[in-house]
Amino acid sequence: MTSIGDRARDLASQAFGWDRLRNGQEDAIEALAAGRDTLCVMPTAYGKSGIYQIAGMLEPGPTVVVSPLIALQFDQMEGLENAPDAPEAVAVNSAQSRSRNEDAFRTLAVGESEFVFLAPEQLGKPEVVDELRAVGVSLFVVDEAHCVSAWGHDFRPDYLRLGEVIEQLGHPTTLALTATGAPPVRDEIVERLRFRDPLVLTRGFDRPNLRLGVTRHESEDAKRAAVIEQVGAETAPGLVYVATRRAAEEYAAALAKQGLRAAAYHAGLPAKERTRVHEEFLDDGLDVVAATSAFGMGIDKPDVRFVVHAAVTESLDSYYQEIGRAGRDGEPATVHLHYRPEDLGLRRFFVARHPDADLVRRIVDTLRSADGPVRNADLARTLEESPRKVSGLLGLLHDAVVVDRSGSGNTLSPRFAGSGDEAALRAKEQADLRERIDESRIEMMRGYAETRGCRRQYLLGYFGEPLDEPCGNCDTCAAGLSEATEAIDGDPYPVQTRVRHAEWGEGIVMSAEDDRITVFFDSEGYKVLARELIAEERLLETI
DNA sequence: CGTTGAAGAGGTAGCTCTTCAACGGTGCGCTACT
Repeated sequence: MTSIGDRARDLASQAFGWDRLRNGQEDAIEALAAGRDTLCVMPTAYGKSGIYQIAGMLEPGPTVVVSPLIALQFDQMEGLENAPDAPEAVAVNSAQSRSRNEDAFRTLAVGESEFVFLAPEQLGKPEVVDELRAVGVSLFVVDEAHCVSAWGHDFRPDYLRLGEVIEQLGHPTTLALTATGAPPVRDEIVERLRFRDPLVLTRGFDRPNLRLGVTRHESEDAKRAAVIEQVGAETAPGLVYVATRRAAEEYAAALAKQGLRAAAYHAGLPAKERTRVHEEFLDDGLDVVAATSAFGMGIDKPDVRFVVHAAVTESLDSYYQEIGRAGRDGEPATVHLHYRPEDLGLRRFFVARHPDADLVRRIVDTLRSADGPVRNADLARTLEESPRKVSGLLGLLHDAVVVDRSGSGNTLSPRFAGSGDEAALRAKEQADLRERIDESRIEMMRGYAETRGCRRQYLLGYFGEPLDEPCGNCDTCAAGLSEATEAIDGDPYPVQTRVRHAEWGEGIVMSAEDDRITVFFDSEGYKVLARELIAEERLLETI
């Protein structure tokens, strides 16, 4: 009898032409073959796609791959087509004709195709779930799984419904893949996708070839001048990340004026222009792209020599993802943040939430008087509101235990017997909770920008992968500011300890330094606590 | 929450200063019209 590992290695060489599998890939494939739900947090170049490609082929029955961008779906299909002997892959999305989508389900049903790629919005449609249930999905994959946490709460609520979809499909073995995610993000992915007996595999957050640095600026003008000066001096190609579409255009224009081959990229540009910039950057036709966060997913260019941020991101998770596009070839690359505390304000604006209380009351009234489950789209039509707004609120009301959701639609939760006003209050509390957590993530970003210690130690600590010594390859190390943190003997609050705070409730220790610890509280998000105060005031008890 | 730009105020020519409203990111899918 051949082991799973042997079969996996055979498939890797025959179907894909790979001469070996990495240990993280093998561990994941073996866990999946044993039916265990698995989350892989691994760097982009690690070969995450290989995990589901091989695991999918090991099991009879098709593999569903949820992918956030249609462009990414086509990239993945192309990758499979170019492999020596990989099975057929199809996609279901709005960029294809209806007949092509129908054909995709047909080939899955008769076993002509193994893989089907689609966005979470497709899985929001009961008829699509019915088709998939009929073909007997054996492996369910969520690619770029950080989107569950990053986008699910407002921007793309269908991400938060994937767990229900998985249940409707009879809970096939589920795999989530991402390159970024601090422990709370991982916990949320596992919880939202309703993993059973989850296995979480993380591999190497550290990217030692990236030279980390931060420059603080007083004025917006000084910051802009410094960004342009730095980019002019760095080795191309590289990226400048900005906070607004307008800034993307302005930086691109200013850099072009300096003689650089520069272009702007943001979601407001025509699709044709976006494709052109993307392709030209990959083909070495551009020195620098000034972009909003729209630029990135699916950009796998090995020789990006710098990623300069002209503004902070809303979390270190996003920051890590964006800087991760530098130096994938392993050669030295520059990663620099131009920081103004004022820039945190825009991020706060984006996380502020104000649920429409009147609409909440109307949703509750409508659901209460309905005969049975009401679908999102029907509810939006009845209430004459945008489907997006309604489904966003439904997500909030679901988390607030007011609404239950199933494949057939929304109903009032049996655990909720209150009035519309009560529901509005609960929605507000739920939104406030989310806002507190998001704001605490912004504060962690501030912490990175303002730390006087080693940047890499701060960054890796955030991702739960502490570095014992200062890295020697960041600005604070170079300036001789960072000092080795001494391991504390008998630390009462080591990393991963569950604690309770009188005011903030329960949380988990995320990182421990000699004078302070960082705790992620379930209802407050990240908090940094001074050890001295913890001891004096007896703030924390371990549980 | 902070930036930006237009409009108004002051005081008498084109300027500075103040005030205030508007605006700010990420993609899917669908529909109507070419």
